[in-house]
Amino acid sequence: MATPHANPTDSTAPDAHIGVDAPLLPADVASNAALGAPAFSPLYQQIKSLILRSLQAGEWKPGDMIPSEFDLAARFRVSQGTVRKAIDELATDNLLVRRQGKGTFVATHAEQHIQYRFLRLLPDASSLEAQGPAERRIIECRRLRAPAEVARQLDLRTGDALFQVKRVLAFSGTQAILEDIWLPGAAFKGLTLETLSSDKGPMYALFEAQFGVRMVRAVEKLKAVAADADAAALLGVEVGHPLLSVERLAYTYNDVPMELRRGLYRTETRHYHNELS
Amino acid sequence: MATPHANPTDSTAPDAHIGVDAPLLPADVASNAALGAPAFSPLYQQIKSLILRSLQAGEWKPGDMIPSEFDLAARFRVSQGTVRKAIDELATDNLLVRRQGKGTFVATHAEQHIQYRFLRLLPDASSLEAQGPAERRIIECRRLRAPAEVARQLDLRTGDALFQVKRVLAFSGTQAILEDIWLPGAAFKGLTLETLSSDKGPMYALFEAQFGVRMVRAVEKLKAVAADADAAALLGVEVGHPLLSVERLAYTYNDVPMELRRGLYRTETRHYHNELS
DNA sequence: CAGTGGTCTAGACCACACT
DNA sequence: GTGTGGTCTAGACCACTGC
Repeated sequence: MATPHANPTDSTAPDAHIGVDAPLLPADVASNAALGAPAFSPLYQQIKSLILRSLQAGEWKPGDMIPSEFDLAARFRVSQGTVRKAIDELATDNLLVRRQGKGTFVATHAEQHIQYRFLRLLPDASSLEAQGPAERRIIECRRLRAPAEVARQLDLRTGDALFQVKRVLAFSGTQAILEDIWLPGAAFKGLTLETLSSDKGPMYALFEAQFGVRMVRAVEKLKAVAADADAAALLGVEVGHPLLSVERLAYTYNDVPMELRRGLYRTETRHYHNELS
Repeated sequence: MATPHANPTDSTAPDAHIGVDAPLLPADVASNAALGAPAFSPLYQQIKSLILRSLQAGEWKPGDMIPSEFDLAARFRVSQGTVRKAIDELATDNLLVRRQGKGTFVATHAEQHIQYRFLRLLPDASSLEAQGPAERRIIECRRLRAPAEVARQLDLRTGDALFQVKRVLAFSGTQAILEDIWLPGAAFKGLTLETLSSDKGPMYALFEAQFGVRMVRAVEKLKAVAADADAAALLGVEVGHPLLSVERLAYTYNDVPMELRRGLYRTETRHYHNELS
């Protein structure tokens, strides 16, 4: 047995099963140990990794329904409860979404009626005033070679191909956000200003559809800064005006960084919302 | 049965139990329904509420070990698995802390070696440079009557008694944070500048020890603002300098607001760290 | 050693959604 | 009705902690 945990073939079980359907681990799971990983982990963690691997490999795409817990249990030769626990964790990580009566689905940035899942800027007036969809204007989209600092954060080498996108978001006619976005050239081959401009949904939904890149988590660093001439002009404020600087590093599956983004937010009538616990 | 869920006394069970130890719900749980709450909830949610009630009532204090899962299961007349699921959720909410082999404990802001659990300001240099403990200087601690806006956020009436505390935090000799804190007078009776000044640990740990008030979650609103004369003087920056404004509303058990806090952070060499998922 | 949380299984039944 | 996730139980055994 690959794990040190209980296993129902133990002869001490009061209602001993015949050995026939003994839940031996399948090759997939056993290879986990054979792969040179000396660390034993609980079965459900191994199942979690296997599901993650399928997500990563694109076996199930964003929005797809994955097999039922029962099917997965059969496939991995474990009990439904074990699969359930694996899926539970993937669901709390927002990689999967459970819908009672329907099935379990791969999370997606599209068709989530909360338009921008990673955007935390909300109107101050609390806040049934649903801020209408942002108006977006792409300012430029160009190729360049990675500067050292950007390369470091994206796990690339200095000089590697990169896309840079610059855009402004506005709410009800007033500019609110100026963003600079850096993307690895290899993963986003063929990105153009036209593609970006013609798209209507969230940018991360486009990344899923066009490039098969799904952003699953991100880390942000916030600072208060003074607007420089460039930012002031694009956001319609005077030079020196306080802006909220939001530097975001976004990751795909398995903690691979795939986007660096620097936003400058106007916060006169909006705020960055955060919940602590 | 108070819930519409399965129950092992069903006669169809292959190894039918005698009715004697039928897991009927205890008075506590049953009263949940009798209390006029028409909404049925899963058993483990009811157990969760009961545990929460005990926490709130102070039956187990911060740092205490609560009864074992087995004991609680017996007390509530449910299976260990159901108690386990209730505790699982309370643990992910950071109300309880599980320690294998030892027990389950009430979470506390004291003796958590992560000194300030709600403070997200980190040094930019990433960041084994453990920023030494903050130097704290209380500027004032006074009683006042609640202005309308503060009263609204703290669920008080305008004019109710309030404490206001003003302090400055510094790291390695440089002022970094200016905070204004408002606390309901009723819950913090006897708070003095001396108490606050002589304390060494996190303020929230003092609140637990002195006033039995445990902060469990908080909501923050961030903006970029320009330093006014007062803030500039206390933080050692020039007027107009960009500062990160952090307005925090902190809650005890059951979503009762107990503190309003407005911080102004200098972010030249530090940043507010946030993780999205 | 005993006591605690952690993992795993097997099986029953409920609630929900679609057909 | 059928199939899905959601709840609940009972019991076994493992892993860690401290006496």
